[in-house]
Amino acid sequence: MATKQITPNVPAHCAECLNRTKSAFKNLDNPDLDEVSKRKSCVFFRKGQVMMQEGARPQGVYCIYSGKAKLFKRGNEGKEQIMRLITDGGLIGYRSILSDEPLGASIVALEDTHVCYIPKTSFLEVIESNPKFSLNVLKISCNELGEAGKIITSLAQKNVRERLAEVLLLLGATFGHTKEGYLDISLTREELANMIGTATESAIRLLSELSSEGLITLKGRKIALVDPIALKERAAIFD
Amino acid sequence: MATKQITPNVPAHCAECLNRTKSAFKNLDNPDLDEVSKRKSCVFFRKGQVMMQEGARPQGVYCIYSGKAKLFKRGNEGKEQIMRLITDGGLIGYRSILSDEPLGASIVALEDTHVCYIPKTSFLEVIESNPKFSLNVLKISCNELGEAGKIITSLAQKNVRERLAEVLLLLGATFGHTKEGYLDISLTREELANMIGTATESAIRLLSELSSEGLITLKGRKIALVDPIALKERAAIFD
DNA sequence: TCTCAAAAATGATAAATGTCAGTTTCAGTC
DNA sequence: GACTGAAACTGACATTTATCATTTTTGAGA
Repeated sequence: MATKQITPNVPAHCAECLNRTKSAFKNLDNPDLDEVSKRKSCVFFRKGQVMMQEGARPQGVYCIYSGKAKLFKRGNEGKEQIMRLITDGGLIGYRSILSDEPLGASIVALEDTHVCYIPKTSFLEVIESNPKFSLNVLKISCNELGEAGKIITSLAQKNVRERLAEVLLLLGATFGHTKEGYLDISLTREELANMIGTATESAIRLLSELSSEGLITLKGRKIALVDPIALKERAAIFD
Repeated sequence: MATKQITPNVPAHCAECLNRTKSAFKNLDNPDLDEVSKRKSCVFFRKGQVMMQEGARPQGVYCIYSGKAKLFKRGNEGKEQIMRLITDGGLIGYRSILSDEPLGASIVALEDTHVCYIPKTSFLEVIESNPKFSLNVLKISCNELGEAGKIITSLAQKNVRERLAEVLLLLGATFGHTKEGYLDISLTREELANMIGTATESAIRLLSELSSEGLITLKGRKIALVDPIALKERAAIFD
């Protein structure tokens, strides 16, 4: 597995977690909160490391304390289809455990990432005994299902250009911007392409276009959204 | 709303429901089962009627007793993207209620359909008080999420031909075949196209191809899968 | 700072799919 | 059975995107 490293930054008890309001555990009270805290361990993944592997059966879930990860399926020819990016507070592996299926996707750290690992048994105990918690997980699942519906419709009906613009805006909204104005997430062009379901070259070409039209600025791998309004039109997003 | 019609075929009490083993209510015991049965009503939708409308906020969920429905989002130009077909035992509207969002998709009856309608309040009461039930709904949600991941990957990475073959096999597996050997569901070519995210003409062309290659047989709107093995290869499905 | 493999970029061409227009067939209603 | 609008089908052509090959640039590690 990953480098197991206790870091003084990740709190031993969930009650002290700064990201708890973003996580499934936000409404978890004692004694369940104590129990989970006692059972959890902290794990550290280096950028690029596999946190969970498609097809495996996880023996627990991860809750991200800090860092970012991509959740992707591999298609027939081995290409990744990135379905989601997960960050602070995100719950990983629960779907597989609850639907009693092998993992439908892999999860790989996009940057150095600290997670809490909750054993399956503990997770299921809380789910089965605490309606508030299971309702929370249900809400998360329903939310993700709604997002998946949007992705499906975009993939089916929007062209690549529209999808790229849409994803750029989503990245801005989800991860925010650095001081210099760039998207606060580092993705290769290949990863961008794997999010919108196109060839890397196509993604690159369209980024160049958006750049020469003045909607974005490119610096190395970095991307700044210069004109989000125009981008939104390009993404064919109508509120 | 729909034509409200009491039919002697739909049991008044969930305990008598023939499809209960396929539904979220399969493990529901008394007194909750009694409570839900008391509160539910039976509704009848004619083929083509809207059961729920994208964007609306449902005041209850439907559980399908008999019939079939399509769940679809409309893209920007009004075209349907069919994401799922729902049949006996299927639960409709729960995602919207639980994630507290307007409906992300419309649900339209593909044929005459009988449903039980459970008011939101009753549904939420059982969810919040009965861990077994909420776990069941969670499983359903997780299962659907896994299916959505597969659809996303297919849309992104398979060509239209592969996707069509895949969907034909799925229809056979889900709905079975009539005595004459045709798929036991009636879909227009447009609906098939809207499932695989392509233009109607493209779907038609590829159906013709598969037919002239002997993999399927077409009779009017009806489709028989003649050579499922070859179809599976065409669908690029590898177990 | 240097090195180098990986990533980004670009151009040319091929392949897949969409759009448009017109004809034929079919399902549903009376 | 007759009628009719919708659906299915087909052909021609346009557009979008993928693939392949090559060059340039960059990020990361030493």
